[in-house]
Amino acid sequence: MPRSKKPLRLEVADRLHSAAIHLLRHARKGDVLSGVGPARLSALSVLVFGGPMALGQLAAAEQVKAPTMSRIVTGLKRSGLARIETDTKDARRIRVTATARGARLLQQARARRIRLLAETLGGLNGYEMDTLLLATALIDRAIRQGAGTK
Amino acid sequence: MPRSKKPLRLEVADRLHSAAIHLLRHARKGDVLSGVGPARLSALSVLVFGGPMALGQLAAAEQVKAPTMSRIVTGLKRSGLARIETDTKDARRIRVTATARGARLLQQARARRIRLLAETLGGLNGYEMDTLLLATALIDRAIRQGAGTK
DNA sequence: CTGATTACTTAGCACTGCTAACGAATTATA
DNA sequence: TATAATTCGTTAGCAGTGCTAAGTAATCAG
Repeated sequence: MPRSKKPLRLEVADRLHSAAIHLLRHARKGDVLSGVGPARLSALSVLVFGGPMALGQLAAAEQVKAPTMSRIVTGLKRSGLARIETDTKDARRIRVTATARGARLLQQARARRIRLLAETLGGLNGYEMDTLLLATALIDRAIRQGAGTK
Repeated sequence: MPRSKKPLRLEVADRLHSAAIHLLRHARKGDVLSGVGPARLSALSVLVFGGPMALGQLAAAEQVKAPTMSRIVTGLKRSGLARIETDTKDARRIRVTATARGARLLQQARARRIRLLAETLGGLNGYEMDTLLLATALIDRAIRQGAGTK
């Protein structure tokens, strides 16, 4: 006997959606202090941890369209958080790289977020933290798989 | 022995943040079909399940400032998804109510989201679904508690 | 060389968040 | 009671983020 009540996908979908919305609204309070919007922060994170890449790649990683990423990258460049070079092999492509300043700012944003979450998630024990970590892995995996389905 | 490696809050914070961003970007693909934006859909959900309430209440529930909620409600009203009446006790207050059409649209959006998630979360087993459900509960609880900290 | 494809940008729209400033109604106080 | 302070909501204006459509430049296929 697996469990008393099978959690309906509808239920999970709804709650997950709602929780994500409210979590981000909450996290924004900390992120705005960096002066960088969430989309830029997220793209910068991909650059810092994933290394330099083309705009199209970055757009795919962030699940947004090219024009959207084009504007995000423009913003990062204008703020001195990323640098743009033209690809030596293919002149159509650009190579987006996080600057040292960008990497530094990202670390500060992370530090700020942890301080905010220290208050927010303060009441959770180790087991519960593990649960959250596992949940994020499940979400990421599901999305990556479902992403190809288009 | 609890676990081999204590999950750092920084780790949890980062991954949770990233997962939330990507989940919402993914869910948006389904929600746009309703022709209603995410903030309106979320507010509508609060109205449908929480019953009629004042604008300030709704703003607090959605963790948004009054002017933002004012515009969201205007949009819902213009789409015929919510109705506005003036409070009989206090003429400054307004009473926002989901219309039958609003409730219907919300249910359709939920149905659409489950279909999308059925593909996305399709590979997860019951235990994993339980984990996600538990995670949302933890997030909601943490945010509700942390919200008062302002 | 010509035409199709690919990569990115530009233009323009909609939605969503904010602060500042305002009006109207209520409550507190002199 | 009259006036001041507070509360509730709206309007105006800014910034950020998502999209599609359309344009430019480079590459590839024939």
